[in-house]
Amino acid sequence: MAPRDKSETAARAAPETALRGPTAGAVEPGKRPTLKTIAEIANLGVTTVSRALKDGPEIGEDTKKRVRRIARDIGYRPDRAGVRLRTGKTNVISLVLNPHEEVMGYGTSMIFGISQALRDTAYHLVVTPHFLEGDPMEPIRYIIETGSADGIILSRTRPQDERIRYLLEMGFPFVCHGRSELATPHPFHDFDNYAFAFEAAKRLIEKGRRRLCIIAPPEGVTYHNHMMMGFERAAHQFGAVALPAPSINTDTAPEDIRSTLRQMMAESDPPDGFICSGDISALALTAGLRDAGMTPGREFDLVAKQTSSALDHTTPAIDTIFEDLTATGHTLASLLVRRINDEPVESLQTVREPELRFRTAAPATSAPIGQSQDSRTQGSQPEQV
Amino acid sequence: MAPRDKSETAARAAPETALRGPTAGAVEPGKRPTLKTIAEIANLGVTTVSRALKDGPEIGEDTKKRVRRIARDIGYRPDRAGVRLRTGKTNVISLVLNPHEEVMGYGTSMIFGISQALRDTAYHLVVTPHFLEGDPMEPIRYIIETGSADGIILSRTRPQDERIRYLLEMGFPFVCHGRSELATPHPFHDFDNYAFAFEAAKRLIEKGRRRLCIIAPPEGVTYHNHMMMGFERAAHQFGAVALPAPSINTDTAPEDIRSTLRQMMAESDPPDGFICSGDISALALTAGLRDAGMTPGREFDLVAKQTSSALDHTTPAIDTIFEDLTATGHTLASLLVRRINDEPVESLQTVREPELRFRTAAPATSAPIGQSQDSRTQGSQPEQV
DNA sequence: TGCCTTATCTGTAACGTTACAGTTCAGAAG
DNA sequence: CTTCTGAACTGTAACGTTACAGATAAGGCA
Repeated sequence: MAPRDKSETAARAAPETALRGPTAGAVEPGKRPTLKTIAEIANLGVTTVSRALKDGPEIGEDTKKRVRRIARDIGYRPDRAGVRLRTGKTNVISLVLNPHEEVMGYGTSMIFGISQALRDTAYHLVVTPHFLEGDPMEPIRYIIETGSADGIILSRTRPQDERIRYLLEMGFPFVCHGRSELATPHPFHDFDNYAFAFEAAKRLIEKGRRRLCIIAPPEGVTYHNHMMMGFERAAHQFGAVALPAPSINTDTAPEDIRSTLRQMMAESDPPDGFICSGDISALALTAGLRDAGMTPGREFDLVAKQTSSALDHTTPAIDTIFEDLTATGHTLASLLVRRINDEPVESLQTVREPELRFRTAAPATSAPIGQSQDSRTQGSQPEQV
Repeated sequence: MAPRDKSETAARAAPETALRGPTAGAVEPGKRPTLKTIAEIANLGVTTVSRALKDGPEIGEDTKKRVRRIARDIGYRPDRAGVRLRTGKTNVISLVLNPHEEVMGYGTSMIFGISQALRDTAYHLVVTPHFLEGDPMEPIRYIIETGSADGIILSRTRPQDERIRYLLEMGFPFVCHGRSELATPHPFHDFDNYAFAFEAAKRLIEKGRRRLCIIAPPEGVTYHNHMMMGFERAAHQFGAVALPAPSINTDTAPEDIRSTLRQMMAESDPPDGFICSGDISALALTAGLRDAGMTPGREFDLVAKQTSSALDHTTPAIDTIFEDLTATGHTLASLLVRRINDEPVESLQTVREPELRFRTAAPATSAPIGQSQDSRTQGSQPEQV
């Protein structure tokens, strides 16, 4: 080992002239500064520098200050590959996107929320889509097997979700947008789709509609069940008819939703109130009814779930209930980071309440309906989770 | 060096029982297989295995086959951190998203296209948004300074784009969605916004509209200029009035677009034909005109740029021109990968043609308009690039 | 004086990969 | 028989980081 000069003046190597730009003080001009660069400037061992920047207890206060100062001056940034190789920590969050989510801003809104939450952490966001024809397990297995992330954000959660089961078994951190019905608790953030459907149905009934129909997410995802429960509960409680949903859901191609609804209205006793859980679906639905000569607010009413601004400017205005996907993304990312930091799962399960945006005229018939005063309480608790 | 058994039977260590699952043949049970794992099984040096998997010329054909077989059997996946540390290659593409792109499916559609193109490459997609209040250069500098990607996808390109200048100076691979006016050629993929505006204006004029107004992207981005040129060229060529655009653009909040248009229609000599380059903006525009008592197809006509399915189901149907953002994402990613592989820049500059989706009734007045036969040719060449 | 403790700092090894500079050996050339 | 050549393989070192097991010096204590 070559002995190093330990005198006080050695610290002079760190330039006092501030504001020369982040890379100005680097020892080798073209190269990125590393711990070694700092060590040489500070006349310290690489290990000491590493520990100092980590605020380790075995390093003197003065040394820490000096090292931090130099690191800042020369614009040191830890090399992710080095850290990852040594520690296994990737500092990556993986968002697994389903192909259905291509529609509208789902992904983008979520991504901005996630990015905001990760903004001043070391995490990068990697988007890992899986494709229609592929196995939903494939991206999950890939991430686990290659160790390419520290945590996963899932959506389109199912009651018995194979992905969740696998990740739980592996002890791998993840968070779901949506709930499962698995026995083992796990982190999630969910929109209260029970309350959404309940409030939507209630609104329609208050406006005098009695034959209600819902376009829900496809069977299989958990929130389909929640939404149907809220829908049927309100219909039952307030004395309306919950009509069997036709063979369409929010994944159905908009053209098919439109034509199906046109046909439906030609049959006897068609619905007069609709609930729709997707922006584009709601536009297609309205178009189908217009094809059949019907206008919202006249022959029928509609309450739609809104996640973008596409429904803000229909004429006539329609009632919507807003799900804030940007906030959802933010929450999901925060929960996941907390899960990675080993916070107890029980504190990582949250539900987002719907924001009512009722924009149509007040109900013409303000006839009192059933015992609605306890609806919010029940709406928020579709089940024990 | 410990001598190793070089006999033929050593290869037997690779299990003949296929289909035992990817990780079944690993030597150490819980650990990820590495080159060392393969080397031990194959009785070879780690270097040899590395070269064999890279199809290096100094390795025998039989050895290569054997190594590949073992790698497949035990489910070997190169460790990205190791490769990255040693070679500097990150195998990461970074998509820099602007906050304006939160609106609608811009990001999501692009992301799916990009993912498709990267699907069977080693590249991962990292999304790096920058936030409204921040410097647009910040995410770029971060990526360069930390070496966290092999290439960057930019959007909202400006004529004198500082980001491009910087990346060119650094020699860092990137591709733009949109063109710049910088002297140094660089890879891009752009939608032909000149042709879009030209065709849209032509359509409106063919339908008898003479007072045209456009809601374009904000000044500053290059495609604002392209679009305005196409718009004004068509108006001039076919004898219509290109009205000064009010102080709104596609970034304006939809509510403001709506109220501005309502007011505008109350003034004397209002426009009777509109071009709108955003989905949501078009909905807000239509709403504003409806507020003023006007119906599309009657008091005015509209041609909108469509990038989602939100405009598919308006009633009455409106004319749109489609920009396929998923295909755009695919193209951008392909171009970027080719740029990273050092293909000449000249072959990495492409323009996507608009897809006309005119859905309204044929023009009532089929009066012949100016010399329209050369419009396509001119439309595709807004400038020398 | 010697020994122990504490505070502070240190080098070595390892993570998985690949560039590079060998090494080995069979067979051809002299 | 020796020497050379080339094919096929090998070990070593390095990328930047951190866990771990020292090392050093100052001071306390007997």
